Amino acid sequence: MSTSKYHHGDLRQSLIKAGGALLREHGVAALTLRATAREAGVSATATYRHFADKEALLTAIAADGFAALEAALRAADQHPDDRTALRQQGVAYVQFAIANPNLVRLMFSGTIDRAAISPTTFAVLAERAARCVGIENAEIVALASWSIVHGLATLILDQRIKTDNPIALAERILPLLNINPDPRLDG
Amino acid sequence: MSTSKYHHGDLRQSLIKAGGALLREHGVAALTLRATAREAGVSATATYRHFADKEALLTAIAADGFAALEAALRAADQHPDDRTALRQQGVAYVQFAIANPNLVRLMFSGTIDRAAISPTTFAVLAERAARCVGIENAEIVALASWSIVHGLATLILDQRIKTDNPIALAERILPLLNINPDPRLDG
DNA sequence: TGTACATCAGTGAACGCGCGTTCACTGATGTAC
DNA sequence: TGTACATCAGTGAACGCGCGTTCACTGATGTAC
Repeated sequence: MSTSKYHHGDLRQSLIKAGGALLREHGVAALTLRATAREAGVSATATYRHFADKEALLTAIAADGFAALEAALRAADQHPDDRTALRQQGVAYVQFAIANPNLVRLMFSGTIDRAAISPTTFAVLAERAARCVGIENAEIVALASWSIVHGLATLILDQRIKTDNPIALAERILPLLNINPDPRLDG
Repeated sequence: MSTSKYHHGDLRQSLIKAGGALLREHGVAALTLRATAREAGVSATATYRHFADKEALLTAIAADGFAALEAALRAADQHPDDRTALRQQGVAYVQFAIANPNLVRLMFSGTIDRAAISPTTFAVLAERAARCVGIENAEIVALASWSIVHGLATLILDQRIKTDNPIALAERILPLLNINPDPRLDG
């Protein structure tokens, strides 16, 4: 918050938050540069002091989302048993998507410059997977975990999968993934 | 194709195809009502003879996509071994998404009226799952299969997962899912 | 401590753009007699 | 078979809209001396 209207202090961050709020509450169509500036209480052109163009603003909002997702995964990655910790990450992933459907849609919309996104978000998952199955199977198990959890989350938030308890559903589905040192089930 | 410019014959279908082509080649931002009419060689207003508004056109294009996906799943669902057939469906799902990234993005964009979409697309998957694990476990296994395959497909097409051989990756990942009559792995 | 001045971070008017949609219309077609 | 006429399926001009972005600007701040 600023006392004077000039020299806001952290307008960049305010714009990211304002845009995130618009996105969450009114969907991606409402996330315009002008509306974001309006929401932040500032002229539209002030945005250009902090972002090259609209795309840069969207990328920053998505990056903020990835940071939040990473924090959620880390917070969930706490159980002494590796496989339980991995599954809790999966549940947290679904929970995050349910709580922030429009943000997740933006994050994975394919319009975001991937180079601008920290690659550390999914390292949390990959590291725990490595502890479960050993380094030689880590990659494939991490990809499988990520896929099942991402698919479940997005199908639920598009209402393709209908459930009144997404968490319980995730907890039932995740154990179907074979997370063992030798993850081959049938030839 | 029509000989006269009036009474096109099947403008509705032509518009769906034209819109699909725009979507495939230039992305969802290029899929406007006006551009679709232009692509079909017709005035923008002619569209309103066949669709109530732009949203109805998009829904029809998505529905066409779901029908194509269903056909692809059915074509892949051919092996005498149920679990192999199920996995081949999974591979086909990934393949379809890689081949039609923008179409799949539209289909699962959350802006499409779900009521207008045939619910039979995923029945193909659910039926085969039932043959694999019995009716009592069919639902959970179908949801798990759908999730892993949908997640893998969308993560690949958003380039979050990078691979030069999506099919091979799908074939390595799918066996990690436990498709057995009693699908509990660990308690 | 005061002052001059460069720089920083905002303003507000204006622009062109393509969009979805409406409107009154007209040419083509099908049908009853 | 011809003709009158209703209906169907297109046209093209026009609309208002909000958008992203540009421009010249001005008020606030930091700093050298």
